[in-house]
Amino acid sequence: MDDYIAQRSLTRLDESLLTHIPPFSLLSHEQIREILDQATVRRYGEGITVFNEGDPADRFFMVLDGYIRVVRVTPAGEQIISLHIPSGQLFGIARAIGRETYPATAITASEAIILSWPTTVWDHFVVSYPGFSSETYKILGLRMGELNMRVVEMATQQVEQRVANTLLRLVNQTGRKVADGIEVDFSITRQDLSEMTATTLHTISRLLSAWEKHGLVKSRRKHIVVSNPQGLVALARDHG
Amino acid sequence: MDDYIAQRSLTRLDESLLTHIPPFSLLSHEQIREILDQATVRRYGEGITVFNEGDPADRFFMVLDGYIRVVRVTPAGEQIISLHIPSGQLFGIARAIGRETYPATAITASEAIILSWPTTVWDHFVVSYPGFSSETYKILGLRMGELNMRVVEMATQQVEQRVANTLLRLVNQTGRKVADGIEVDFSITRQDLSEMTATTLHTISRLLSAWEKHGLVKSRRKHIVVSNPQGLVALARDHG
DNA sequence: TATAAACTTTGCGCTAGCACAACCTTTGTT
DNA sequence: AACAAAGGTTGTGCTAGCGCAAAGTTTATA
Repeated sequence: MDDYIAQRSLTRLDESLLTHIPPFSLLSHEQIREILDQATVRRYGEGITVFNEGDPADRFFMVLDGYIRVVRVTPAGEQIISLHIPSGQLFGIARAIGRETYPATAITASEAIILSWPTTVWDHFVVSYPGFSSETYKILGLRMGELNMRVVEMATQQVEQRVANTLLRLVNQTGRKVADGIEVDFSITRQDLSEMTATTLHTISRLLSAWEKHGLVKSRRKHIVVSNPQGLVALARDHG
Repeated sequence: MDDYIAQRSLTRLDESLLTHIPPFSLLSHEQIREILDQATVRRYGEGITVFNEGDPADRFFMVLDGYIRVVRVTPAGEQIISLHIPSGQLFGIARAIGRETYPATAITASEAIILSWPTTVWDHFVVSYPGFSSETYKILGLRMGELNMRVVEMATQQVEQRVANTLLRLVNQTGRKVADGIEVDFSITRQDLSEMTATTLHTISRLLSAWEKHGLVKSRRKHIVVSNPQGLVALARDHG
């Protein structure tokens, strides 16, 4: 975050940006005004690191537009993708779980607009804004649920089922309707998918080719469209 | 929890039970008194289900003595062990993450003494007892860290390394010093270990046999003693 | 418009570790 | 003391999916 550049908009941020986002939805216009006035906005290109695992957690963030990819790197240098965060969600909330440093690295998965606040205002937010803390912890709960599901899947399912499930989750959570199905809403490579499912890009490539042959998906470079979700669900269920 | 039997002790619970346990350590004697007076105590035998995944989360719990094993069961009936909770920790705190039901099943891994409170007092605890909420979320953060570590391990390590790491973590967190090393402090079968590491009891048996031959561990039925932690650490590091 | 860089496909051989199977040992029960 | 039940060991064959390799395609850069 050495190159962090605060870029408050020349025009003030519009309050309607936050009014429908859960952690803020119970608040008055005045409160949202306060919150926005303390925020820093920044636009990021794709593939930019927002913060690194282990950095002191001196800010917390919210995705206004775009997607964040949360990754961890092993001592051996292997990367694994932990999570994708869609717009409207907070991230980098190490403070909420009593951490002084970020537990993982956050990278933009697409162009993105990110709000951030200094961690020092966290406690103020928690006590002053009703619903902020409970909504935040709900999100934390959802992420724990995802992690748990991931562990169970990796422990019990074959590669093909894991990849099918991951892809389905991806289009459910971040899918965009297109002519011939639902498309993952950000650039995604074979390598990325392999880092989400604990396999190799080669295996992913083979799977996608096979699925395409059976009319389940359509993929081009960095794009994946699920054209037959039903079929994928069947694959994910029926043992192989 | 059909067979749940409230058993408040005849003599009141001693305040010193809680004074040194983090979520309560900042509180006055009066406050701890209040908390204990609202608690229900129960002694469980080994292998007893405290609550099931999906049950309405109408109570939250604390391990006073013994260990809790948190498990999840797949639709196909395979069981995987998510976590072990040692004495002094809260569990079943679905409420903290905005859930109405328990996300996993809790079973005693040893004889255990468990305190519990109705979920309805949760909010009262959070607002009335300083440090309660932050300490609780710290624990949540630690558990998330464990889950993450688990995902990374399963994604990147060989079975032997995973099992070595898991065993090391087990003796670090719940180890008891014995004559010839450090022993896992509760009954643990090959099957259990396999459900923690996503492998089979057969593979675990072979690994333990091999390790015993090399003087790293000593195991009898339901007992595992790590006699050479250094050696295990080396195994866990050096790729195989 | 050539060249490089990033991403993808496909083939082939190998092996970690699983499935299956049989048997052994310890502990609990009648 | 006999039997059952739970837990543990060990052998054998098989295969999912990885490692390695080579080549194709698309996009970015000079």
